[in-house]
Amino acid sequence: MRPRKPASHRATPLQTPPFPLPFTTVDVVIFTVRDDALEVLLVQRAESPGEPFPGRWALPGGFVHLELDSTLLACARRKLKEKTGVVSPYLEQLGSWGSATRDPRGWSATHVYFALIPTDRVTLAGGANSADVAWFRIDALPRHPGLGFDHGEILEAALERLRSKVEYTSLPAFMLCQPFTLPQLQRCYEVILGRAVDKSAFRTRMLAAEFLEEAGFVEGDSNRPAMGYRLRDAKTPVVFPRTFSPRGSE
Amino acid sequence: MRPRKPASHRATPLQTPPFPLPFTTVDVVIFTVRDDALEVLLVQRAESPGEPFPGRWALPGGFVHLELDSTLLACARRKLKEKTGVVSPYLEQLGSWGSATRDPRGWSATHVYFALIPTDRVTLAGGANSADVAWFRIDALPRHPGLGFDHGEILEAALERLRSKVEYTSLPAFMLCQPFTLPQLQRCYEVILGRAVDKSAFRTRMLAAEFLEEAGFVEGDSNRPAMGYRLRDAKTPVVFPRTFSPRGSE
DNA sequence: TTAATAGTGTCTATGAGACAGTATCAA
DNA sequence: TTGATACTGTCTCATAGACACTATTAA
Repeated sequence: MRPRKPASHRATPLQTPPFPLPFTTVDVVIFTVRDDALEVLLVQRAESPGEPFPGRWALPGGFVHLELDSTLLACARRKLKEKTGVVSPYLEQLGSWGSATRDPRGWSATHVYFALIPTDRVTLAGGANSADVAWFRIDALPRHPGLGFDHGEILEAALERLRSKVEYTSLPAFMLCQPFTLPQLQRCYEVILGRAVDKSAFRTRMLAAEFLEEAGFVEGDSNRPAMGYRLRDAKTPVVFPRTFSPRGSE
Repeated sequence: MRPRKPASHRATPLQTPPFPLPFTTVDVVIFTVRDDALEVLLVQRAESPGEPFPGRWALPGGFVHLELDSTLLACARRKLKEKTGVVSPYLEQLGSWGSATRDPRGWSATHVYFALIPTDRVTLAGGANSADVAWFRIDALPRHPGLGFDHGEILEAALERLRSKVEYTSLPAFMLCQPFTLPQLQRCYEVILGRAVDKSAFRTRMLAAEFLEEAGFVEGDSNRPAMGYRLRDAKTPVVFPRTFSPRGSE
């Protein structure tokens, strides 16, 4: 937080700093579950000369706009809305990636967020600089030459974080349209985790966490109607109990 | 990742971008456990005019130096070494904070790392711009007027992350000098968590995780010598098993 | 009636908390 | 011998996986 200037001090706030600054961007990893598959939103980069990675697919994102964005989170929300129209989804910070070489234009640092949204609320919108916007199944991502920048690495980190947190939080509930049924929620867990989950244990666990409220019976994907549920809190995920927890608590 | 320029493209990489950039800094939250207390390293800011928050205590950190630092992580390691002399501790990214108002000098974004180090390896070093460097017990942090910038909030987030991960990882092992004994490690856990932990369960758990290797008996803090242990992997924490895990695995 | 899925009950093994008991050292 | 701490064993209980069972609907 200190400027690297040896002795001379200035009494007024810096306008143009006496040293070079890295580029600052925000990228968003947007996940959804659709047709029993985990999908991520990618944007195809413009073909214009001078643009890095022309024609390649990459995560949606862009430079922080000092006038438009009052915070990094606000910037992420803006990017998300521009691409999907979704206004207030589950949005969490993933981390930041910065180096001299990740962007051919120069030293750059990106602040990465990841968002979970239900598919149906989305209306994809191609922007001025994005030739195309599309959902990609995680198991069928574009190979050769892969994503632009270090976005392949970032997406891997996002996937790891998502799968890790799905093991002990209610995150998948943010990827379904409400009201949803417990079997639908369970399939959502199974799709992300890539393995089957026991029905009985799953139901016990979800209901015990008390983050759902009944919303009447719904005609689900089967003959027999199932109870529909809504989230008590549309923003905050529930953390299921962990190890080391004292017997009495929860 | 796209510059906000409407139609005119440039064939050469940007040197001076046509739009303002935020300041980019890296801060490090350095924790240790000493005398049965969790402590954090703070730096007193210079009193020079023009410096933000003069005389206030703050997290060690500073601007990213595009020539010195090839990556954000390298920058964090540099800050850490400058303040403590420690070269390769446990270092993990915590997150980033950025807004138009957090630094009076202008729009700024900081990338925050947190480090865990054993106290004895440290030789505190006051730098050119840091009047003083000191350890503060977490339960006795400077009040009135509190930390500079938004570092109070950042420290809270670091504490929350630390305490959360201590519940299910071997993180505290990185805060002890090797070889250490299991009772020492247990006290470390208890200090951070702020509650007692059952001895028998603790020992079973630690040894079952197989991240320690015996290093001969050590004269500990008591009459009877205890087995000393070293870390098999000095960098990677062990994650203890979680919920939702299939019976067979681990 | 059948098929299909929703939802429940029961058994069992694991693992952790609680706590008492044993081992080993200094003084 | 005493005291202090290192370490172990045993009991019990909560929970989750496994899986069989019942319930409710459409066709």
